Amino acid sequence: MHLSDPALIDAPSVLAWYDRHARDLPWRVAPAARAKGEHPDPYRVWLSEVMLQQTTVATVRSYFVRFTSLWPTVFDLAAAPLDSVLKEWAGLGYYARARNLHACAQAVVNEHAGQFPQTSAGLQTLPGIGAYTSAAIAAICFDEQVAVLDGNLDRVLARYYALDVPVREAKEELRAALQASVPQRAGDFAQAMMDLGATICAPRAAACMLCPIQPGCIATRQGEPTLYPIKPAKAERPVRKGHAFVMLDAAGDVYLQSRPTKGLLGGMTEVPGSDWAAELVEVTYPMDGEWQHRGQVVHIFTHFRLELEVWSAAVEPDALEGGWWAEPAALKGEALPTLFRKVLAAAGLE
DNA sequence: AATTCGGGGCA
DNA sequence: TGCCCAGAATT
Repeated sequence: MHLSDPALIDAPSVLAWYDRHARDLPWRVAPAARAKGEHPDPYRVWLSEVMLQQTTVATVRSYFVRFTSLWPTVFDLAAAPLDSVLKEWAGLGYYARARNLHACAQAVVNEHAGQFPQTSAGLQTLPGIGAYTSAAIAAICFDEQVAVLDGNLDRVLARYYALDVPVREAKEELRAALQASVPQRAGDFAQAMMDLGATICAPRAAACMLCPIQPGCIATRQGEPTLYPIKPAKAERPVRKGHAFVMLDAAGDVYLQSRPTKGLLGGMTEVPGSDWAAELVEVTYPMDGEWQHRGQVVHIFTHFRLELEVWSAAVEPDALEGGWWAEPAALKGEALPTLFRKVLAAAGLE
């Protein structure tokens, strides 16, 4: 046990702060409107929560507007081809989310008559909806009195309780402590606590003088809240190296292909390339041609650093199979992750 | 319980 | 540069 008799969070103070300082977000119903009985659209809340998994509000905003413009309801999204969803998701990262998003939309339409389940337990049975997202949707849309614990809350609670171990080792204790504090206005409370973490109890700086729960915060009382949360030792990031091949036909079109549906950048579009390994393999061109070295692209993934040598050549297209030729002007609409947009840029395209 | 999944913003 | 972000699925 790392928390002995954890003090409750003063929910009324948190809600009073939220009533005055709630951020204006495209998927949010403001607390005043919520008090008048206006309910958030579960489809929009779900879509926003999936996009926000490990992704900042600033990045999500434009994607959210685009998605809801193209697909205003869960029926529209479920009816859309997966390809078009992947194309619109391109650049947002964690592409398994896009596949699960589409699968979830179809499950809601086909197995739940287009209505999202109204409990966290029911929501969590759907693809791409885990402990956090199920609780968030249930609280925000249906005011289920459930603890909504995200990365912001990890930090806020670690400071509030001066947690002396990494959060991972006390996750369920923090959840129980938060659960005990959840008020009737569960949705507003959840969003308030996340806003508080994002704007006041920030990672590098804590504006404790503005914080509605400062009176109960142990880390503040100790004097240095940013000492928490305690960080686990970090593993170093390995390097992988490889080659990428940009092939152009006589018309100047580019050869593209699809990646396998599972694993890194699953189902997304790429240009052909070598395997990626710790040591750079000798280059083996996929076709005959006047190959030119166009430089190196460096791309940082969560768990490794990738260095790709970019080659380009004009080729005879006949012998290629499995992919397709794309006009340079049409590259913007392809399901190209950022890595391969960098590769194409290095070859003089995009 | 630990690892595998992207990418951008910020100090 | 390193850290963090409204985490989930897989192993």
